[in-house]
Parts: sequence; C-alpha cells; structure tokens
Amino acid sequence: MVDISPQRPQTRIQRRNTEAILEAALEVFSAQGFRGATLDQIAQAAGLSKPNLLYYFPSKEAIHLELLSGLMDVWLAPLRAMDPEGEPRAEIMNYMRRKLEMSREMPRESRLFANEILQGAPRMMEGIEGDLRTLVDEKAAVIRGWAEAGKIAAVDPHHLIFSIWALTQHYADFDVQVRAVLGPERDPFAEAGQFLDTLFERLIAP
Amino acid sequence: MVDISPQRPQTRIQRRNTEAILEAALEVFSAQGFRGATLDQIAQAAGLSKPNLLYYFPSKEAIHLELLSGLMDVWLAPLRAMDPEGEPRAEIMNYMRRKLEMSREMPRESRLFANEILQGAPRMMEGIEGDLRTLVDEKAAVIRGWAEAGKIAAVDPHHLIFSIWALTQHYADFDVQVRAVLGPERDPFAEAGQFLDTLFERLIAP
DNA sequence: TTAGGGTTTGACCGTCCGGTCAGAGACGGA
DNA sequence: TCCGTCTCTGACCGGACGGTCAAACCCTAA
Repeated sequence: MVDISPQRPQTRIQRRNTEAILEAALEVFSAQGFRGATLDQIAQAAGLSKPNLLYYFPSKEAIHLELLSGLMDVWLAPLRAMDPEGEPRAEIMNYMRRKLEMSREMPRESRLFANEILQGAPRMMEGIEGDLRTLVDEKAAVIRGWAEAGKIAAVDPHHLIFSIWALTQHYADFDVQVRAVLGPERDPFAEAGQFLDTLFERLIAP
Repeated sequence: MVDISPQRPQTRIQRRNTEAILEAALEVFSAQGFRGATLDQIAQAAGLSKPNLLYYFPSKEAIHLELLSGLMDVWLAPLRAMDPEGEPRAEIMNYMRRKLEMSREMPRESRLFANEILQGAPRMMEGIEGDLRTLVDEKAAVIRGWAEAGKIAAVDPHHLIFSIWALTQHYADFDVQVRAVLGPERDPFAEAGQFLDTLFERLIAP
C-alpha cells in the first residue's frame, strides 16, 4: 500500500519513484496538456512500466491533481512575499522580478498552469476563487493604500497585478513564439528583465 | 466531391455546412484543445452526424489546420494596419486598442492560438517563423525609427509588441481567472481599456 | 418526370488508452 | 534462512475515438 496521506512514512524507493513520476508528469502534462498526455508517456519518462506507475498513483487524474495542488502554493509565494511594510516601489518591482525569474526557472509549471486556466480551470476553480482571490484582494488593498499615500502612481491594483502576471508568464508560455520572432541570437529573458524594469518603473512612478 | 481548392464553386448546402463545422470546431477546439476535442462533439455542435462531417473535411487534423491558417491573417491584421506614416503614439495606442478589442470580440480565436503555441506550435511553426516574424521585424523597424526620431520613448520595439500581445491576450486567455478574481460585478474588458491606456501612454511617452 | 450528382446515415473497423489483476520477484527483519 | 510485505510485470479488458463504406436519400436541371 502506498500512503498518500499528508505525512508519508515512505521508503527510499517510494520517495524516489513518486518524485520521478511527478517530474515526468510535469514534463508531459505541460507539453501536451492533460488530455494530450498518456500514461505510457509519463511512465516511460519516469523509467517505469505503466502498471508500476499506477501502483503509486491511483489514476492519471490523481497525478495531475497532485501537481496542480502542489503548484498553487509555489506560484503564489512571490505575491505572498510582498511586504506591506516595505518600500512600495521596491516591493512591486521585486515582485515582478521574482515572477519573471519563476517564468525562466519554471516554464513547465507556468505552462501547466496556463493549460489549466485555458481549459476553464475545471480542476482549480476552488483554489482560484478561494486562496488566490483572497490573497490578491489582500495585496490589492495594500497597493491601493500605497497609491492613496502617493507612494506610487494611482493605478488599479488588480490590473497592476494582472499585468505582472501577463507580462512575465508570456515569456514562459509563449516561449517558442518569442524565440521564433527574436531569432536564435537574442536572449528573451535577459531582454525581458530590462524591458519590464523600464515598463513598470514608468507605470508606477508617482 | 467536395472542392476545397482556393476558389470554391460551392452549393448553398456546402457553404452552410462547412461554415457550421468551422464554427463548431472553433468552439470545441478552443475550449478543449486539439487532443481534447472529439469529432462527435464537433459534429453535434454543428448539427451533423460524424460521417457527414467527414464528408466535408477529410480528417480532424484538416479542420484544425483550416482554422489555424484562417486565423493567422485575422490575427495579424491589426499589426499590418499600423501605418508608418501615421502619428507614432496614436498608431501604437490604436494597435493596442484594436488588439484588446479582438480579445473581447474573439476570445475563442485567442484561446485556439494560445493552445497551439503552448503545445510548441507544431502546426504553426512555419507561419510563425515566416509571415509573423517578417511582419514583426518590419513593424519593429518602424517603431525603432519613431524612437530614434524622439517621437516615442526609447524602448525595445520587439518587446513593446510582445507586451501588447501579452497584456491584451491575457484578458481573453485567462478570462476565467480574471473574472474569478475581480468578482461578478466588475467588467474586466472595460477596466482593461482604461488601465492599458494608462500603461502604454506612460511607457511610450517621450 | 426522371436521371445524375450531391448529401446523409447506420453499421462497422482498428487502434489507442486508462485501468485491472494475478502472480512473480525483491527486500528486510527476526 | 525463512516469512511477510513491498515492488514490479505481462497479459488482458472495455470503452472511446478517428475514420471507412455501402447504401439510401434528396435536390435540381434538363
């Protein structure tokens, strides 16, 4: 029996294999979408047989769900880290930079997320309407306070956050398009760092 | 025999049915992705039987391809319309506004496109590396000229275009997330119009 | 009205794919 | 060494799905 309960008294083999499976599943799901991925692909990428894979997870859906639920926290960490007591412009710029770095370091996670939202977020709606919305509203209130205090320009806080998401995730989710347009010599993420610094400096400067 | 050649001497029935199929396919593909969509779903949405659908198109892939190739031109039209002889700031702002309007009026097309790019653009690469790249490079050169003439701020033209894509398409592709965060009373697209006007005004002001 | 093509359908096929199962191997504690 | 549990596998199942086909239906132009 495999124990999927919160605290897992796992053997070495269990830990190694579940990790390999989740890693492989992230690779495949993010590249093919849920429906496009097959258990055979995931099993092969993980170096296991399909029945063996199903020994560790009860179903394809369970693997997907495990990835998504694990992702939510990681994904929101940078926003959570935005400090209401910090220096307003630095806090916003740092949030944006952390988010861009996540796009560079974790493009597969970004695409997994994008795939899910594109399909109408059938397996994430509760998390989005719950945790995510709560957190965004909370941070939006902080930003609004900064704007009212004249520390940053008066812009809609929710859309400011959306613009950070859109611009940073674009470089991960549309990577192939960006690279195809820029050509092989240019470094999208390095340039994006420069460009987005300029963009947001000008947007939030009081 | 159905004629799919460039100029089609179609009967009324043919035109009606191929249109119904493409409309239905757009609905289903954009919501489920290529792999997630089934011919039965498309046929049902089009009000036809599956074999009848396959009388008009040789395969699922062919329908998808027809949609994508038709989409490319529509999608790039606003950028094509950017006039090198026009007033620089107005041209850029109008391009952004047209793009945002397309996100509002054609969210399914936007999601179809996003789905394709996310999967690595297996069926669009030639178009992206060809037409799209050529057009973007051409317009980027125009924008660079405007910047060098001091008509707009000095920003990287390619990334300026990317930012317009990212910000406008975000409201179509991530619609469910945006609405879930904003709540049912707020109008995402109306607010986006305001916000993006401010953002790009500040970005490109010389 | 009727011949001929365009149009539609039910039945069917082969494959892919998620998932099951009985049992074989491997491993560790006593 | 031996036993019990954990781990792994080949063979298989049933449903979904893309696609085919022969035959029936219908529309229209002469």
